[in-house]
Amino acid sequence: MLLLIAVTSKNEGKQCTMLENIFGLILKEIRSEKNISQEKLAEFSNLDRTYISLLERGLRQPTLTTIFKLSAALQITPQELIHKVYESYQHAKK
Amino acid sequence: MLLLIAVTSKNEGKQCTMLENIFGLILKEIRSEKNISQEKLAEFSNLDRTYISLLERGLRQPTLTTIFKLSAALQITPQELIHKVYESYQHAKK
DNA sequence: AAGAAATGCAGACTATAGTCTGTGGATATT
DNA sequence: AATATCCACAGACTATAGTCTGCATTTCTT
Repeated sequence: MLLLIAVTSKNEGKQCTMLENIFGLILKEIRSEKNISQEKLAEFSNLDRTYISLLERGLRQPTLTTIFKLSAALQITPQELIHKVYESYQHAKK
Repeated sequence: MLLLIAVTSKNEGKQCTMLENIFGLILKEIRSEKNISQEKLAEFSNLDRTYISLLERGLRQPTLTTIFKLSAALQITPQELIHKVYESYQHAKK
């Protein structure tokens, strides 16, 4: 399990939320465990490669459809993905 | 459990996806079970009342943040919410 | 060390999420 | 029946998700 560092990054004055960061970290973690590149994940999920990068860096957050696409590509259920995010989020809120 | 009818509704030529519809139906179901109005749900989740309506009719889909807000307001975990959506989605795909 | 692969980044763009206002129809309450 | 509550709907708007291109930097492989 990742050591969570609550990093706040800046994007043109827009402050990323903790949730977006956590989602990104979890996404990157799972992708790495599956040993696939962002490019492969993008291909499998039918999303743009650079968007995967944006997600992992917490600069974007996914919609429902994107969550379903990503989890399918990672071969986990969307609830598993969200559960991991939720757990980290609850932990980080303490 | 709702009897799922795969209804495709139109919005200015934009076709709603099955997933958006299913999310909307599940959201409405849970809200009704909790016996609260759209207005109350909107208030508890800090979202716009008309947007709750749009979601329930499948005319919009939520982002991650919105999923977390809604589930908190409904007093369920986000993974529980997504799980229900996933189950219905898998069922409807057959 | 060189080359290939992977990823970050900026900029511009399209598509759509989310808000707000006003109005009217449907349903519930009195 | 009258009134209150609930919700759909249209229209306009702001904010942001997601795409695409080009290029730089980093990481990995040989």
